[in-house]
Parts: sequence; structure tokens; C-alpha cells
Amino acid sequence: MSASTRPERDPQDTVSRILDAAEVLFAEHGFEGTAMRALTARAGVNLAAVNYHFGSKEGLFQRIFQRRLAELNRQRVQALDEAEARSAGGVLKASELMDCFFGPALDMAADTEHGGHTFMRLLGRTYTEPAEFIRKFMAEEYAEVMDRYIAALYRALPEVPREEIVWRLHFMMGAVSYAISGIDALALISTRVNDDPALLKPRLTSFLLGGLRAPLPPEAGFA
Amino acid sequence: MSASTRPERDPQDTVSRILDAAEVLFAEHGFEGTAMRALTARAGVNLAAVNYHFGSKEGLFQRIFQRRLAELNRQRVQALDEAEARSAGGVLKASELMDCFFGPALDMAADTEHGGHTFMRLLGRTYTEPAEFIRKFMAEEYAEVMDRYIAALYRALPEVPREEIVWRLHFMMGAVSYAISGIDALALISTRVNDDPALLKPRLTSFLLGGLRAPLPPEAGFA
DNA sequence: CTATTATTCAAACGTTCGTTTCTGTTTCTC
DNA sequence: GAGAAACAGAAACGAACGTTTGAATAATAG
Repeated sequence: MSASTRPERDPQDTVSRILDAAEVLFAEHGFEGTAMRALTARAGVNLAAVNYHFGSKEGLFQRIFQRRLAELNRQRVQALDEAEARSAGGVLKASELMDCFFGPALDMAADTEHGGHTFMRLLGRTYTEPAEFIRKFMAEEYAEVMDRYIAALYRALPEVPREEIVWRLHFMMGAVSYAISGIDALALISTRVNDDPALLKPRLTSFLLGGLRAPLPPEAGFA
Repeated sequence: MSASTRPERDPQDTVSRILDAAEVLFAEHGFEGTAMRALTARAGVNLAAVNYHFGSKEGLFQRIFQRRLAELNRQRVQALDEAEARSAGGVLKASELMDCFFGPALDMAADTEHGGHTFMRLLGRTYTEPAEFIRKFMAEEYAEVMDRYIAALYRALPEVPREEIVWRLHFMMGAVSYAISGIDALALISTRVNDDPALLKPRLTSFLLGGLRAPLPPEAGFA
């Protein structure tokens, strides 16, 4: 059994096995709550493999976000590019912009076969546990796409002050993030509800559009 | 220096000093990310004090939620009771219900002097890191208030299916939670924005109402 | 005052953590 | 096929973790 045995493991396999296992465990137990030994055991690799391939646990965490978040925001920018090209200089409607921005995120969240859903849950978690070492990275990754969408939304809704748009985009991202983290939090507020993921997107879209186009709040601060 | 020295420490002080310090650190670094030694050092108490007074780290975590969450949901039920009494059997408007439900949360989040703001940040985190031992407790704590508000919202908006109301309440809680966690996540999406906490409440309320009253999504699922 | 209880404290417990080291094995290069 | 580079694997590293212990001190009751 020397010349006939095939190599038992794909050479590039170890890295992606670690990434997949880590995505699941980080999403489930958080960064601090995930032990290297549990992680490597799930991936079926040696304990030292993470440090060898990613340098450290933090390096692994960062790499997970790189491969997913870059792709997500690339899709968002591309969707906006295409929509703007289609409109030929005209102003895009807010509903179109919403589809371009949240569509890729919701599609990724609906993908349960390639880990997209898992990553979106992890992303939702990470917004609320802003580890210092990931904050700067996230800000860079989001800078371009945010600037472009805020500008486009302002053109679509000139009657809404720019600052209000920033706030409402913030609110919307919160709603989406929770909607994706989904069943867990939903079970908190009511037992047994139809959680068909195919229905989430239209539900969420109409809710978000309603919020985005809501009447402006009464101006406070006159005293 | 024997008879003249006063007792140096308030007897009940240790417990609340621990609770306050833990609230801050759990909100900042999460449950797993907070070390007992860092916690007791911040509180200025002995390392063993947490286990003595709360049994365990988990016991302390649970106690934090008991003292705040019970009060929060008590205010919500009371606000609903009073509104229903005022209306004398009439149907409450959705905007009134929103004020009753989210008002106490936003007020608590605006209280930076007694730790209310810190706790609401911790609460937002905890929704997304559903530790098994806290999930059941949260569900119990929320059961009554959720049932009552969902029923009241359905009376206010009979044209919106009950299931849609549950979803939209879910979306709204997500938006509120992110809005409260606030500046941190907001800095991600745009630099320099007016973050006056007094303006948050009206901003958020109009956004939420817009979403709650939005046109229903196109019915999917005929295929 | 004495006896009892409640609390504080320093020290140590055993365990688990992320990381490193070093040896063995495979894979590529010439 | 020899040498170099890349990778896998077992074992150990020191540090930090949550918790426990037992003695010292403060408060309380009879």
C-alpha cells in the first residue's frame, strides 16, 4: 500500500475546513466563547493548524470577515452601478436602492448551504460586540458603499434631511440584522410564527420602506 | 484610633458595587469576555465576593437582568394599563401603543447616570448572544408584556394580519436595539452625525410608526 | 461580655485557555 | 533522487480562568 494510495486530504482543504467550522462556532458562541480546541476538533484538523495558517485566533476571525464582507459589499456596489446605468442619469427610487442594498444581504442570509446564513448571524453579533481589532477593519470595508448609498438615498428623497437618512439607514440595518438572527430572538417575543425564509424578504422590504419614507419627526430642541 | 473610626464601608454596598461594575463590563466585553478578576477589581471588592453573594458568574449575570428587566416590563404593562383606562374601552392608536412600549426602553437608555444606558446596551448584546441559561429566563420575563401588546396592536391595526404584526414588532425591536447601542455602530456607517440623545426618541418613533403602518408586502408563495 | 452569624480577605485549587516547539511526513523544485 | 519548503501532528508551555478554602474580622443576638 504505497504507490496506489491517493493523497487522503485535499491540500487547500485544511484552511477552508477551519474557516467553515470557525464561522459556525463564532456565530453560535461568539469570539471569546469559542475555544481553539473545540474549533479544530470540529474542523477535523490539528490544534496547531490555526496558528500555522492564520497566525492567531484573531487572524482567523478577521479572515472570515474578509472573504464574506468584501464579497457582500462588492455585490452592493455592483448592484448600484447597474441600477444607475439602467436609469441613464435619472434618479433612482428609494425602493430600488433598498433592493440593491439589502438584497445581497438577505440573499446571503437565505443561503443555508454554503454558510451564508451562518455568516450573516455572525455579522449581526459582531455589530454589537465591537472588538477593537475588528472595528477599524469594518469601517474601512463599509466606507465606500455607505457613502454611495447615502448619497443616492438623498437624491431619491430630497425632502428628508441627509442626517435623517443616515439615522434611518442605521435603524434599517438594525432591523435587518435582527430579522436575520431570526428565529432565536423571535421565539422570545411570540411562540409559533410562520418563519418561512422566503417570506422574510418581502415582509422586511415593505417594513423598511415604510420607515424610510415616514413623516419627519416633530422638530425638537426649541425649548 | 480605635473608638473614633467610622465603619469604612456601607454593609449593602458590596452587592450593588458588583452589580454596577458587572453591568459595565458585561456590556463592553460580553459575558465570556469579562474576567472575574477585572470585575472585582473595578468594583473594589474581593475576588471571592461574587461567588459569596451571587453563587457564580452566571448567577450574577442573571441578577443584573432581574433587577432591570423586571422594572422595564413592569413600566410597559403599567403604561398600557393607564392608556387603556384613559381610553375608556376605546381602541388605542398604534402611535400610543408604540410610546407605551418603547418609551420606557428609550427613557432607560437615556439615563446615563444610574446605569440604565449601560444596561440597555447589554440587553441589545444579549439578544444576539443567546446563552442557553439566559434564554428561558428572558422568555418568561417577556411573555405577558408581549402577548398584551401584540393583542393591542392588532386591535389598533385590524387590517394588518396578526402574524405580520409579530414580525414587525420583531423588526422594531431590532431597530431600537441598534439605535440604543448607538454611537458605536453608527460610526461604522457614517462619520460625524448629530447624536444628541434627546433627538433619538422622536426620530425613532416616526421611523417605527412608518414601518408598522407600511403597505402590506405583496403576497408570495402562490407559485 | 459571650456566642453566633455574616462578611471579607489572601491564597490556592484544578482546569482550560491560546500559543509554541519540535519531530515526522508529505509535496514541490531542480 | 537529493534538498528545500510546506504542512500535519503530539506534546508541552506559561498564563489566565472560575471557583473553593480556611482563617481573620465585623456585625448581631442573647
